Amino acid sequence: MLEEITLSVDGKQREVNAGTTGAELYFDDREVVVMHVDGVLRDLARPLEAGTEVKRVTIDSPAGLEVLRHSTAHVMAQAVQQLRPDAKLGIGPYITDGFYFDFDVEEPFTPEDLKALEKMMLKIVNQNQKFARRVVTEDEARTAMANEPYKLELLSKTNEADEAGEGVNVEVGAGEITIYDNVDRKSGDVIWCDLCRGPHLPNTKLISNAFALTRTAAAYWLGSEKNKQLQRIYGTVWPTKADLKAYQERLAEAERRDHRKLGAELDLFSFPDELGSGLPVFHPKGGIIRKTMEDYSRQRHTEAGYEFVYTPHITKGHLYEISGHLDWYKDGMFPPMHIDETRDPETNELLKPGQDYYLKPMNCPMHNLIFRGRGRSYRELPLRMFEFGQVYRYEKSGVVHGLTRVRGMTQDDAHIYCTREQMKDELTSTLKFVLDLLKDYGLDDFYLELSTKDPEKFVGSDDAWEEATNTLAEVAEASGLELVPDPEGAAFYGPKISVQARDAIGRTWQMSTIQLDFNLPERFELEYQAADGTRQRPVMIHRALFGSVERFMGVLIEHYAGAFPAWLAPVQVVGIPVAEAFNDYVSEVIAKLREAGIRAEADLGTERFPKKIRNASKDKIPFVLIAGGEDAEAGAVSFRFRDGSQDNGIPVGEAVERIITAVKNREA
RNA sequence: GCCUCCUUAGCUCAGUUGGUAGAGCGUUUCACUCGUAAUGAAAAGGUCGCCAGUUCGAUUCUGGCAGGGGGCUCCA
Repeated sequence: MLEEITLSVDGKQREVNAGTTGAELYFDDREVVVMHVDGVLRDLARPLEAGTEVKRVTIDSPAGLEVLRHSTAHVMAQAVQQLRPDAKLGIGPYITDGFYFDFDVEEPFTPEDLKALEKMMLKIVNQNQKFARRVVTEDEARTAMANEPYKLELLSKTNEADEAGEGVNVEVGAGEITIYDNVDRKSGDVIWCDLCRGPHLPNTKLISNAFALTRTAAAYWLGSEKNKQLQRIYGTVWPTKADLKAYQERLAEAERRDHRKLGAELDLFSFPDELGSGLPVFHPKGGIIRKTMEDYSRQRHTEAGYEFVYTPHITKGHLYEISGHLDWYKDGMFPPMHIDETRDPETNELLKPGQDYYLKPMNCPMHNLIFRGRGRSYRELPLRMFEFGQVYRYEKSGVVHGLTRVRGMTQDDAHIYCTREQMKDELTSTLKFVLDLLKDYGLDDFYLELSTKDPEKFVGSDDAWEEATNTLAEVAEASGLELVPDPEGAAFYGPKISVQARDAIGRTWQMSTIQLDFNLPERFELEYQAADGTRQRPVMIHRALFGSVERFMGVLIEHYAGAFPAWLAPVQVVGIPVAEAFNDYVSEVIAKLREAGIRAEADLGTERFPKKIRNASKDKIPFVLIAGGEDAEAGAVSFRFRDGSQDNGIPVGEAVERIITAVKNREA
């Protein structure tokens, strides 16, 4: 007679025989691939214990997908070691939308290898191998992994697994050491095994054929530049082929929106080789977008009480010694220009020492000099200085990327000097200002990130950091937006809130940052005279809304897929006559629009009418105005919108008004 | 910076097992005068990224450099 135990199964109390496994419990429920036991993800093969709370996990749930992806990584590693017996295993965790596995191999993988591996994986999947968990002692694990030097290294790190990061944790876990065997269904032989925390799917068959190996790359062992680089293979896997297709379509959509591609197609900007990596030039059409973005930003900053300043692109190095940037970020700065040194032409003796000038990597120290330029009164605070400041950063060659990571960029940078008492209100209104303005540019789905002190990289007292961090946290929470912590993500001088925006296809971009800084005012000895006559140190708020104008434009291009709202579109209206006979009529309409300040062009070329429509469509023109005999007689035009819809016979005066209104109201 | 792949006309891409190259789009010209995503014809346009080496001969092979893609690390 078997002993019975009581469990909570998906919220209901049930009696089962002692030793019942999840697989037996969910025998009739084919969708269940793994289970939560008291909130911990477990293999279905694990026997259940009395009093625990068991919940079903299906393959299409978030946890189920993680397990599917991790199990597929194992299948891939098995295939790799069949194809390349020399391959030593690194780690192989699940990631967003897929998985990867690192290998130490003599020769990097080729695209042909990936194809061969996919075939081998499908074979393994169809063999329906069993994933079997086995608890081992450290010695047993060492024996099993004798040929896997990286796994042995992980075993010696077991105790520090938590510190070594998520990847390591997935491999070895905390507490007991487990190995997962891939077992042949017929013979019961162990075909392959890996040191792994699990859990896994019960068998490989559940993986089906909705997977693909996507790319190869190099990655440092344990993520450290100091370690050897391993070869990484990325893959993706989904519960069904349709899910895989949908994912691939999402990638294709992202590729269609790529700002680098659209930037060339729409003639917005380029990166001439002659200038150097990461140094863009804006063509006339990109220039209009950029100017419109900047003009509107200036207008709003004026309204919000900012004052405009201008500072030079280069400076003597001493400025960045005061600020501390040369201590912390020298590697990220262009090397200095050494000038004004004089030597004796004969003896080469140094007659006059030179000076080191640097391209500026940031504007704040210069703004501080303006603040310090004369005595300041509490009556002037908050003092808000704004500048479209061009800065230059020596980004490593491998990280430069389109407009989103450049070496020369324009920050919409402002520094607000205020008292401690004003700090919280000022932060609150700044955050509101930032969010409102982002909305005007068409981004309206946000969350916030709070970056806190990096214990390795900071200046200033713990008290100041704590106060700054708490204030920022309060302001962020009061905004009502979702707040995600970013431990150790702060700059050396103070904590920050960053605004993350989701674009039209759901990707998130870090946009604006608001940083609180008690340290630079100290280093620059900034002071104001308070009402009681004492000298006080102001608090400094750094904030950038676009981050960089270049990057923000890149994000907007991707967000709008190049189809900018009328107020930002380089060409807002194209007039197309149905036939040459109506050229004059269309020209008159376009002239009226231009008088009203609309960027309008008449297409009077020799192309045929349908071709002109096609061209305007490809150029993503917001409003196409068409006119032929009927329209001319009626003193009207026909609207053709970007989506192909149409509004015919609109009187010219009304059409002009409609366009002006749409631009003025920044309609989408 | 590291690993890996790539660079042929303004753009997208063929091609040459080493004998200096081709298409489509775009551009120019001519003809057509046309109501909603490509009218036809002709022409122009290339030091095959740059510099070396091997070779009788290099766009092709080798090396270096530059620029780019995908990752890693980094991102004040």
